[in-house]
Amino acid sequence: MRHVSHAPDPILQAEIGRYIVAWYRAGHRDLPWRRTTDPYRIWLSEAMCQQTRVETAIPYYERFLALFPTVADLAAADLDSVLAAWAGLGYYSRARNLHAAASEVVRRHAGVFPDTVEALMALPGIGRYTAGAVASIAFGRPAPIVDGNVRRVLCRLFALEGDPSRPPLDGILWEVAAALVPTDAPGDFNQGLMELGARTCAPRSPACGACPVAARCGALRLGRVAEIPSARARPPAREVERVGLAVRDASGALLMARRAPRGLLGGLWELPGGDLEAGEAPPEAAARLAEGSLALAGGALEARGRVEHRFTHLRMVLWVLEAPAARGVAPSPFGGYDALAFLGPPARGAVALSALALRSLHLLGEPDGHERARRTGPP
DNA sequence: AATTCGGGGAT
DNA sequence: ATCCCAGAATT
Repeated sequence: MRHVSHAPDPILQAEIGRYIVAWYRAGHRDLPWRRTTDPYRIWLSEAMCQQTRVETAIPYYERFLALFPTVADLAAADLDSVLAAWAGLGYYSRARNLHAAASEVVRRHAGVFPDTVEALMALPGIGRYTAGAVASIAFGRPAPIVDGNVRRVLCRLFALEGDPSRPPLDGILWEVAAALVPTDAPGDFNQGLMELGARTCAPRSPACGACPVAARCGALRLGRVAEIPSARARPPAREVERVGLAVRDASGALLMARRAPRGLLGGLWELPGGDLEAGEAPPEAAARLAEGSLALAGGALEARGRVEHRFTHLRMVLWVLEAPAARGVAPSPFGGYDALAFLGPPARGAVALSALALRSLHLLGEPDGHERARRTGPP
């Protein structure tokens, strides 16, 4: 039920804009990308922050810029090194698209970043949100943005009911955001909306007493702050079961496989393996892959344990089995892989390993393996 | 319009 | 355990 008028009157719009900008300028988090207007850096920060907490992204941002200081450096890098710098952040299509977009900026835009929403959205990985963020923050254009924070703030401010991440409310929010963004300070306004959502208008127990627009907040007036916005509907996580094979060369280096550069964990390296087929037990699947895909000579595989990993949309169980010897390993990739190589810990440090792969390495006692998440950011 | 993409921190 | 995070691409 959306009986509230969606377009606030112009006077109220201007008032809200001024309050948000003034509140933002009076004090905000000192984030590294707020010390620059370099569109490359703004773009990188926006890509890293997609579906990712700001605090998580910061160390990756610093390390990534140290490795690839300019868009030309990024375009010239190979995808393995870009993904290695991204490893642990998740949603790896962001890194693949970032790399592809850098090439386009260099090749098609002569290394100069496009400065309009339309041109920005033509680059891979840049959607409506990121285009608006770069256009407003780096170039001062009055483009609206709607992210998770803005959705929550605007839904509460105008008491909009429904699922804000889906039509029709999704479109309404873009209209409201476009009506609100001021022409004189679009970057500070947009960042102020996000800052407000992150620090004050929090999902649970918001600090309405510290909110600059609390006096205008429809949800607060109606006593429905806790109910607005409604939770996003999520399908139940599906179950996936895989086996991974530990195969060593004479030096003890593990055979690693690189997943094809699309889909789940695309471009990342892991223990070679595959999904269980219907009705198949882990040892059977491991034997099938060892003898068929890897052409390993006989010898029983030894179970080394299992690693369980939860993604947002799936729950994966990985059974790890070790081959006693590495005789007759096929050099050619199989299944969904596009490369195979024996990599010891030093070589693995130069490529991208998923959190799941790191946990499987930990299971094998490898020094670069991890039981849980790193707390200190990338290596 | 609905799914598919990671991973972790807060509650 | 559940929610959600400075979303975008694909189907």
